[in-house]
Amino acid sequence: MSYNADHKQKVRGKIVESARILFNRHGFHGVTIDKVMNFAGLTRGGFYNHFESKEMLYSEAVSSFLMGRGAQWRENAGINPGTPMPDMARRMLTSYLSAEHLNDLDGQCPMIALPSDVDRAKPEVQSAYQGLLEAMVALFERSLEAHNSKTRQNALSLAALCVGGMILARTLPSSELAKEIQTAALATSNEILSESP
Amino acid sequence: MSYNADHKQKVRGKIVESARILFNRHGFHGVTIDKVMNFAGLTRGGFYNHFESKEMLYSEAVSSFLMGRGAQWRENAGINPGTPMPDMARRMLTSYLSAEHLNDLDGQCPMIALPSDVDRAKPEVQSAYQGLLEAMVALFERSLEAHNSKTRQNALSLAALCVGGMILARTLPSSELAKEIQTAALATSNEILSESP
DNA sequence: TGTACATCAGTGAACGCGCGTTCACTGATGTAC
DNA sequence: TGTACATCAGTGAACGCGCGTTCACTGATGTAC
Repeated sequence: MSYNADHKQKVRGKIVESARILFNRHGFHGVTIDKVMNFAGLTRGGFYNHFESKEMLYSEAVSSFLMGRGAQWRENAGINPGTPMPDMARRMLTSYLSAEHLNDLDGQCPMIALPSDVDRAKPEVQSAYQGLLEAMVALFERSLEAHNSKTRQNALSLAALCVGGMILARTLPSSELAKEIQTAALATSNEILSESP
Repeated sequence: MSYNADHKQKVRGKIVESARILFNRHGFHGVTIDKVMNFAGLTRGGFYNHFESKEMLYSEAVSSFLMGRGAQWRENAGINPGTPMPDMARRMLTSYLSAEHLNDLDGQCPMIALPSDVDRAKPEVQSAYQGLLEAMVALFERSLEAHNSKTRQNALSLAALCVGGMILARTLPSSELAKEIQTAALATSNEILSESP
């Protein structure tokens, strides 16, 4: 047989990661197969050795975030298995609603970068998106559980505040207003977090 | 001269309204000039008598919401010049974060329907989008002003909760989870509203 | 009131480009012996 | 260890379709007289 076993896996991974970055920057329609392959150091024609279609690549790019770049992101935020439960939510909020996250287009959470693309995409893509949200809500729930009865509602609202605040901040042309929204959302979500004794 | 004075205005308005509806349904890239013109009862070729480009139409469609369909929406929500200031925010929240609004794709606020399209669009489009947000925040501020010192922060956070909650609800394939988010965001935003004495 | 005319909104065919996808081919890799 | 061979990842040209945009033409409208 030609090439050793994991060669194809590695190349495939490189394509997905290139796609994730470019989709984050330019959205689904702003990215071509050609650009993705070039970004990954390959040429157009080979794409269909790895993926069935552009849509399938998109779906993989979205769901790759959680275990790939997102894991690194969580590590930087101090969110890992050793983190005390009550600290997790606050660390998450602080990092998610930060200027760094807002400006890091390449590494940004796809929930911020891609909502209306996903809305009109195939079910696989939407499931990938929902997976990201569920992970975020679960993190909030686990972190809140100890000290709050309205856990579920608060977890969902925190997620909405995080994603909503950042989507708006990213989309607004006025960077002052963007900053203001991001800061306000952070302050309010911290209040929600401390709201119950 | 041919045709009376406001004929062109009327046709133009019809095109913008058709565009607004179709963009809401299918996003910027999912809509063609041909479809817009047919929806308005016209044919492709006439488009450039009225607009410079598809992008310009998009920008007009977004900003048309505030005075057009959005005005009707506010009227239904009981938000008008006669509404007592303190009631405005609550009425806004109740209508914005409602199942009706979630399911009304055609009449939905463009901030929900179009965020990532706008993110990559021309400045005109982004300004139109920002105009919608500013109107919403201003409404919250005016309504809160009487009884809260953290007015600005709360107004911005309420906007983020509204838009974020609805974007997520609209995008998620699970309608149970969608409903849950919409409800949680409504409950939390009402709490923010009543938080100060 | 009626007829000839000028205007320009609207028509629909055509253009041209970009991009997703396909395909015949190449050449690097690992295996057989 | 060295050579012939089979495989298949990767190449790049080509295909075909969709869509934004253009353009020569048509015909409905209102005006002049």
